[in-house]
Amino acid sequence: MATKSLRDPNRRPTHPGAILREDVLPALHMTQQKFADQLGVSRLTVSQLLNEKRRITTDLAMRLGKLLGNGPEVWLHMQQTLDLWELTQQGGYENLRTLQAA
Amino acid sequence: MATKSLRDPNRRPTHPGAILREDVLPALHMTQQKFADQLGVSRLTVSQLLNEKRRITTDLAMRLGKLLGNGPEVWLHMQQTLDLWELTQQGGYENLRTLQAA
DNA sequence: CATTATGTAATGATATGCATTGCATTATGT
DNA sequence: ACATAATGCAATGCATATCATTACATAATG
Repeated sequence: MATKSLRDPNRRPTHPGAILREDVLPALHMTQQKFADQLGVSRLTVSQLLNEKRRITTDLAMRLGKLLGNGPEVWLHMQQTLDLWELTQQGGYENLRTLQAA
Repeated sequence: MATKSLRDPNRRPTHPGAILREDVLPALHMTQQKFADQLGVSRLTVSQLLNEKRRITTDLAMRLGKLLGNGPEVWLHMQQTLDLWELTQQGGYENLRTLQAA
């Protein structure tokens, strides 16, 4: 029996909020309210983000990237990976045939 | 005098529509209507995309990626680069200070 | 010159993001 | 145990974006 590959393409990609919830916020010892204030968004936005009820927008990525110092791309890319996975799951692109001359 | 760097960070990143307009569609010898049909979107959507009046959505990236055979990531990434550049230009993130404990 | 292709405006349906408010539930600390 | 703080979440309102459809004017093509 083979070892599990590092990345299972069938597995739902990690939501950016999970990183914030499990790694970032605990390391900061900061309440959601305080974190929201620092980010410049409402507490609701942070709460929903942490509970994976809200996507990372370009604006949020900018804020997180600047506040945490690692740039917006990481957050945006995580969200994009998740978005693409979800669209692939829900299908609807079966009629699209790949062009040959491309 | 130094040679221009390959990527000028001050320059507006290329809109994905420019690639479609200048490279893809000409190579395909295909009208916008036909291209729209193949993509499964309206002619208006294609026209506005080519004229850089419309963003690449995740859905559009999926369609382009499948139709052209190079996957959705390239298109999405181009769009995100442009989005981040535009947000940076318009500012509004000056109050965000980078946390130290991060 | 007739036809086709393209740009663009207007409209309506649908979806998303966000702030605010309010309230119930769950920690926390004294 | 109790008072306070923190969190989850629903509801509302506003602004914005996507997309299809329709219509029309201009440009390109054969």
